[in-house]
Amino acid sequence: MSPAQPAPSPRPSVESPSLRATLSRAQAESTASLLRVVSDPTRLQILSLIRSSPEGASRVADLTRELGLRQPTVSHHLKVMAEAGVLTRRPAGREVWYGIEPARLDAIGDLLR
Amino acid sequence: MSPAQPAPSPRPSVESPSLRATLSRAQAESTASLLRVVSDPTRLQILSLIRSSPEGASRVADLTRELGLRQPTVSHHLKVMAEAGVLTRRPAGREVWYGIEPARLDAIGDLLR
DNA sequence: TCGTTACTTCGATCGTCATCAATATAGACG
DNA sequence: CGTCTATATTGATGACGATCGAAGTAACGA
Repeated sequence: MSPAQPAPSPRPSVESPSLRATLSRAQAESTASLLRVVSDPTRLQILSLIRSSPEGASRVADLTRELGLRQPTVSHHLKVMAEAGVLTRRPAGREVWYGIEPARLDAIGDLLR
Repeated sequence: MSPAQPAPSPRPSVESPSLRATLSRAQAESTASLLRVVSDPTRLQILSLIRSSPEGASRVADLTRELGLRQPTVSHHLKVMAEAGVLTRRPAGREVWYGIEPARLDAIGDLLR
């Protein structure tokens, strides 16, 4: 078990400027790219499926079956979200378990405040 | 004054399913399309500019000048955000003032919880 | 070592969308 | 009515990205 992850890798840095400050173009672009990571129906379904899974994490094959998409497609989405810090990645033998990083998800939602 | 708008038109309906519930494909798509509305750097800048404006609203020409983009481009973004309920639209003579609908913006951020 | 299973990477395709120029609408003012 | 100004609409283009099939990598078991 050991639910403590070994650190979610070098994070892409949130900054979390929010809309209150005057947004520079660079800030606006970085905020937009972070929002775009979760602005896809398949990715939202992945997050929802992982969240509702009993283990709090899912394997690639699980998600592939539940989504009805090809496995490379699912791996692609998982990679993008893991790189954005939204998902954690934990290899176990041949399998890889993906879990949610709730703080990161909340931070993205807070970008609109 | 009378800051009460005459109702922001037939709203696209939020639903706000959040990630806690198991997301159907249709729910995931509607949530994603709402998130996509604000997942653009120019739109985030528009929101930030309006928010930081003294009147709490901006005219198309104001935003066009501040963004350094063509007027039809700005009008396009304003239309999309207004249709999504994120902006209010108030014509005044030849001019049109666009303001923020904060509750709607918060609701979008809450979709990730 | 061989085959099988689980996942990742690569390359191509197709649709969506941000932006533009051109044009249309519409209010203000003479 | 004409003219100027402010905004909206239309149509075209270029870029990005979701998805797929094919091929690569890696772990487990016989």
